[in-house]
Amino acid sequence: MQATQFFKCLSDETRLKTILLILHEEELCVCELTEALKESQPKVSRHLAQLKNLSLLEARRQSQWMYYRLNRELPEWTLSVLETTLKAQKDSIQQYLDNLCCMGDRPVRVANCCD
Amino acid sequence: MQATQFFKCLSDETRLKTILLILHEEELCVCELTEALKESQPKVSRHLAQLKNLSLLEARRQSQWMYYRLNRELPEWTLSVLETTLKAQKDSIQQYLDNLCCMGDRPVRVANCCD
DNA sequence: TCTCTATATTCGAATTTCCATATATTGTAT
DNA sequence: ATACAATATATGGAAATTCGAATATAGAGA
Repeated sequence: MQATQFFKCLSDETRLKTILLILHEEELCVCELTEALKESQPKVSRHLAQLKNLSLLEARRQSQWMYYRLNRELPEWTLSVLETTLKAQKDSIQQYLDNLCCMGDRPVRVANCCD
Repeated sequence: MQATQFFKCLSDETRLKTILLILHEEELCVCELTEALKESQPKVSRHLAQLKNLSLLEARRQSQWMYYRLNRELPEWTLSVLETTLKAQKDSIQQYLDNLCCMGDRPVRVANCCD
């Protein structure tokens, strides 16, 4: 992946929040992201597809849910950029993490709330 | 500056190269960048103006030359991202550094070639 | 099978980005 | 003042991006 493509992924609010939330939570499904971000399902799904096509994310299906996580083969430097960004943006994504916490009926697999 | 805006700056080839070259060389003028990147002067100038408007770069005039450098008040995390990127992209910008080296008639102020 | 839920995709419109070309501005030197 | 060099800006159009709305698909369970 080209560096410019990588940065383009991070240049959209929805995508950046999505990536940072996934980085923080390790793995999230579409409905969790939809709820956390308070965005429409097609919008979230479209951006996820884009991030997957560019190999930023990988996906697995578990019954009816699609779980997305960072591609485990991401180059070291991109991971480093993401982690630096997460640290710097922690405050501004906190509200979305809160939305996640308050979400009822989360698919069972999920990690403990507010860990 | 918003994180997404910052990343949008890095999502265009011309702008990314420009920023990395400036980070590497500390300070460059428009004609040096035009020569290093082999791009048209208006194109380079337009992107520089954009980067300056968003406070990524600062500029000073020295007689007829405009010198651009990183804004010295950039937040720590953005600097960190830029440096990580420069390290990872060193190979791909080497050719532009070479162009700089070969350039005749560089404005006098410039640092030593290939330092 | 049918239904429900979760997710993905398509389509068209609005917006934004990017560029080439032409032109304007600014500073230096004569 | 005039000319030239360096830089900046304006214009118009092509291409890319983004979105909402509608629709399609896939899996679970009755």
